[in-house]
Amino acid sequence: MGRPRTPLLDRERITTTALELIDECGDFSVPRIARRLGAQTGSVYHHVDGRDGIVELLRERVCAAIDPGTLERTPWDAALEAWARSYRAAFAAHPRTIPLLMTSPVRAPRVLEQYERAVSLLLAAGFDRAEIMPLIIALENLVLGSALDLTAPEIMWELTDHAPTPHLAEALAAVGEGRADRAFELGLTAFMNHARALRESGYR
Amino acid sequence: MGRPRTPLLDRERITTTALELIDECGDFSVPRIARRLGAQTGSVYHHVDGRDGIVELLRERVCAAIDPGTLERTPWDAALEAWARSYRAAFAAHPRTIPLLMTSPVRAPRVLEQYERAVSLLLAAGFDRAEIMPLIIALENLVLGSALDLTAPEIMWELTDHAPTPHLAEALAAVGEGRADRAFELGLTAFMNHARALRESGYR
DNA sequence: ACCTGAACACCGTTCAAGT
DNA sequence: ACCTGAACACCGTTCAAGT
Repeated sequence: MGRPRTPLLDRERITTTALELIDECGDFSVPRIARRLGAQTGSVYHHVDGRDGIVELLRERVCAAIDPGTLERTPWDAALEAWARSYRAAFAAHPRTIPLLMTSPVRAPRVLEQYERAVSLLLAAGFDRAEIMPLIIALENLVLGSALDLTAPEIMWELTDHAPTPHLAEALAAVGEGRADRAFELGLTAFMNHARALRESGYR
Repeated sequence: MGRPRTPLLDRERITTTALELIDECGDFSVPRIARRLGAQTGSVYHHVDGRDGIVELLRERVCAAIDPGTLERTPWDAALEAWARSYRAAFAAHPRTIPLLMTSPVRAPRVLEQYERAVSLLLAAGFDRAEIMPLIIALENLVLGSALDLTAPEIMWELTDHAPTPHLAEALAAVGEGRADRAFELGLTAFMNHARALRESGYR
């Protein structure tokens, strides 16, 4: 009992285990993290600021895969599009984290930094101050929404004979695999075209 | 004890109470619903198919506010845009239901019917079968994503002095109230323009 | 410093028993 | 038919106590 010679727990291992549990089961719990790491539930609280603290660590972990270099590219629209793709790829690797992250505010400094850079990019590109957040929020909705679609390959709509939906069934069959990817590409194209048009009109 | 002369519980009251709890606290629990209705926790299970059943009732309740008549309008793009606005208004009234609904498949027949109609509309408008679901999914992401933004007025990003983000703070201040509404309008305009362009190019 | 072990209030779910 | 009351396995969180 008491303290082991080599620590059982640390923030790194706790985050990794939480992410594993989410990828496998869609959720995590403090007791299950502790069990996987061979420790008691209470011990986790010595390393982490409760369940919410773990959620914020997860945000940092997943967002660490976003390539910050994308935002340095030129021109601005190439940078924004590359950022969106990198952003989406990061969450596509762990789509089931999204519902967990969407209900709590972004605190993680490294993630806030990314937004800061994105805002700076659009300011430098000449966008009006008041339209920058709507742009970033719309892009973020697109990215996270379409990444979330990756979680339930074909089970977003549970078609039954009880409610006949022939056209819906047909449309689902016609798009097949990669439904979520196509929705992302479509949304991204629409967004980028509109962003470019917005900027042009602002120069008039 | 035993059975009261006038029933304490029914699906309607259970759904209403769950929705009240979500609007107030962001979540619901079976015991809390029971307590508000003056019944025991176990009694709820005689009317409803567990917690998941309540979630599906919530989906039906919130979606009932979507005007199905919008999809009958002409031309097709006016119908789709009106549907999107009605869809968003329904969820804007109860934005905190969104995280709850996003992780479970749509089973409610009345909701499936809405999708069936939307697919039919786009088929009739001449869209290719394979691009209809991407269109609907992209629109849905836009609607739900921007409705979810309504939950946390200004607390989506928790800016601290620890991580200085002057441009982000400036952009947030510049957009002010109605941030989520602006992101929706921007996204919707982008989406509708792209949908029209897609259809035109398909006719070539 | 790091962990245990027990406690607390809270979940979702089931089910015999009552009227 | 409708509800109670008790049970079960599971949460998140705290904290004295141990080494």
